[in-house]
Amino acid sequence: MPFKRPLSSNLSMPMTPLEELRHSCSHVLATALLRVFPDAKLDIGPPTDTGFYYDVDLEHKLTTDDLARLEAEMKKIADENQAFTRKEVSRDEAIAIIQGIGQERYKLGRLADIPEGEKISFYQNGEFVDLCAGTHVRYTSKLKAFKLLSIAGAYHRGDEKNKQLQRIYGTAFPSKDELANYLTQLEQAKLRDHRKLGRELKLFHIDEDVGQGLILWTPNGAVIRQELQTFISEELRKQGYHQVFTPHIGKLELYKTSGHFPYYKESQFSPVIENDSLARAIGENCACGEVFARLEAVSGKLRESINQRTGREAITADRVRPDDQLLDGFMLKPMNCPHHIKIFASQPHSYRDLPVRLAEFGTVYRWEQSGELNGMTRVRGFTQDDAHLFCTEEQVAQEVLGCLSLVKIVLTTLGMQDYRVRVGLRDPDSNKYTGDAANWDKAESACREAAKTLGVPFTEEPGEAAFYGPKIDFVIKDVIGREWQLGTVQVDYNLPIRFDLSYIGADNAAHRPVMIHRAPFGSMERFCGVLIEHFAGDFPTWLAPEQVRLVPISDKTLDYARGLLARLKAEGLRATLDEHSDKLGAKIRRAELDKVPYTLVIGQKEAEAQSVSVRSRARGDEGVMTADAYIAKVKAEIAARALPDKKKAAPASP
RNA sequence: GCCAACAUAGCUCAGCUGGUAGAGCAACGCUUUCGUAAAGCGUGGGUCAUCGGUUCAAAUCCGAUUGUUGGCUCCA
Repeated sequence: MPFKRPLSSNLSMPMTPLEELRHSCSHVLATALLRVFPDAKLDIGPPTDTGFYYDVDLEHKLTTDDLARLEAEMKKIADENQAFTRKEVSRDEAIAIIQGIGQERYKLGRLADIPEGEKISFYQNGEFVDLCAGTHVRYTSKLKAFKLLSIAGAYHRGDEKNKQLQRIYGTAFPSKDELANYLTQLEQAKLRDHRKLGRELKLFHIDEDVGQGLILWTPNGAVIRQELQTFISEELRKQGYHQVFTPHIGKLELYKTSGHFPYYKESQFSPVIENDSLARAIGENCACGEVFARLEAVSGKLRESINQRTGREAITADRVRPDDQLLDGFMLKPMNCPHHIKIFASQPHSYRDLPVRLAEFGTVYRWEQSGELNGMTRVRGFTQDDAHLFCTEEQVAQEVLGCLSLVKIVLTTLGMQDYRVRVGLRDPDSNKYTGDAANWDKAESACREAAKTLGVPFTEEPGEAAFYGPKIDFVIKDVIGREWQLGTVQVDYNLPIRFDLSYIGADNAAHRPVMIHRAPFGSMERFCGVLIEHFAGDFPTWLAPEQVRLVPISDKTLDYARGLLARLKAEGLRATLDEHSDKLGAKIRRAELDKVPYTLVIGQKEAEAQSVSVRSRARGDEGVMTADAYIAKVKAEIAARALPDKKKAAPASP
């Protein structure tokens, strides 16, 4: 859950009334916790965007039954109508109070976080005292509508090296109605979860035997992906991109040159070692550790050239091995850039050629932690709608702008208006970045300027940059409020140096191009996952796996329906015919549950008049029209990539 | 990877404290030929995630493994 406030008790901003309410709930939760479990050691309990939590260190493993107990105790505390009182104390007094209540384990550390000179305050309600800057409601009776939701593990201070505490999540609202509203909203949201819809609408499948986080696109999902790819390919042609294809693997040396191996090996699949090389290593009795060391080793020549070009100790001496000790292998590509770079470098370029824009729906593989995998939105193999632009320094700002406008076209066409833009800048305190500071400054300001032109609010986020350059990310929320990064535009001054890229300028001298990485969808998998939730499975006709369902009223009109089906298919429409011997109502119901945009009802009247009775999923019964008129209408709708009309009132629950 | 919960038919789920598996929907067959969200009857389908243990007996208890879910950490 996103939590934007600083976690220290030093809150620079005053709390909103809702945050105050929720934070007060945290304290009441802590009060209840200590009543039920007197040995609980408390950490912190802030409000969040959607509620509140309290982190607690407790021998007893909390269960959902405990949640009910705690909630009942919280209700009692609210009924006791305890007053929240504030007391400011000196640091020594604070230590004494914390020791007095036996909460030294975490609270002393939290106290130490408060800078010298800041006020130190405690809040008390009933018997419970907590180090806290506030603020709070005046009385616990103000807390009328709260609910404990879940228990989760959370590392103390968010550091996986620390002890994992138990976090109790809850939410609270000013009124019972608002709380009930929120809870039904949560239920509603679950109905459009892409994992649920993906199964129901047969869009994708993840199979245990194939592997975690590996998406199998079933026929219906494949249609959506294919339509999206066609759509974006059209836009790319308009904007002067060239389509390329590259393989799924590349030699380790390639990634040693780019710097992605071994520095990011934690998030990569292990290298694939050739049979011969492996046999040789085994023949030399290499232990496992030695095999890995040889895989990671580089030649003196590579080290020298990279270090010279980057002007720093990019590859340290200890990684160098004599050539006969280098073990070669292949990597499943974790990104497409090196392959595209090699295409660019395969021929000389004049400044007149630039920008060179190479695009590919490129599949990449990343070793994500198992706990992070999530349906289509976090996977281990995915296809980026990737492109790399090679341009001059002067063209950077213009090209970044072009990339942003592409992202905007995509999101507008799909009706996705609710997104935020994040400009990722480097963390000034970190040294993980490559490339020199002057170039970084230039790239960062180009991104900032481009983002300003979008007309959408954006935030600058230090530390969010890629290791090779600053970036602009488009972030969209899923149905349960989790944020996912989709489109991205990243400036890169680093890889052109590492790969020694050049072009010939007007001055007849070699110059270094700048690279821009960009992917408007981000990945087809994540984008489709978010898209399923965005449309709740009700795809616009151009994307719908099945666009038209023919529903004959009885077998008597089957022949006409079959002829019509053949015609619709010949017109390029994705149509099917329901040949079940059910009543009309049942066939309509089935088409609605399958979320087919158009159902054509065909009875005697229609067969005689060569017409169809059109039922739109979005707009209901649209009456009878000739088959010709219908075909023209739906083809126009598809060609325009029209969005579905406003939903009619929800039907009786299925 | 960590904490916790969960895993029974294609799907949604029942099966209490151990006595060898059940419903609805879906599928298939027959009857019905129907005008805008569910016609009737019948049939088939499960090594209860996997492996091991306890027991006369395990879907049920215990352990491991795999996977899923919610968080945490991570995301070039």
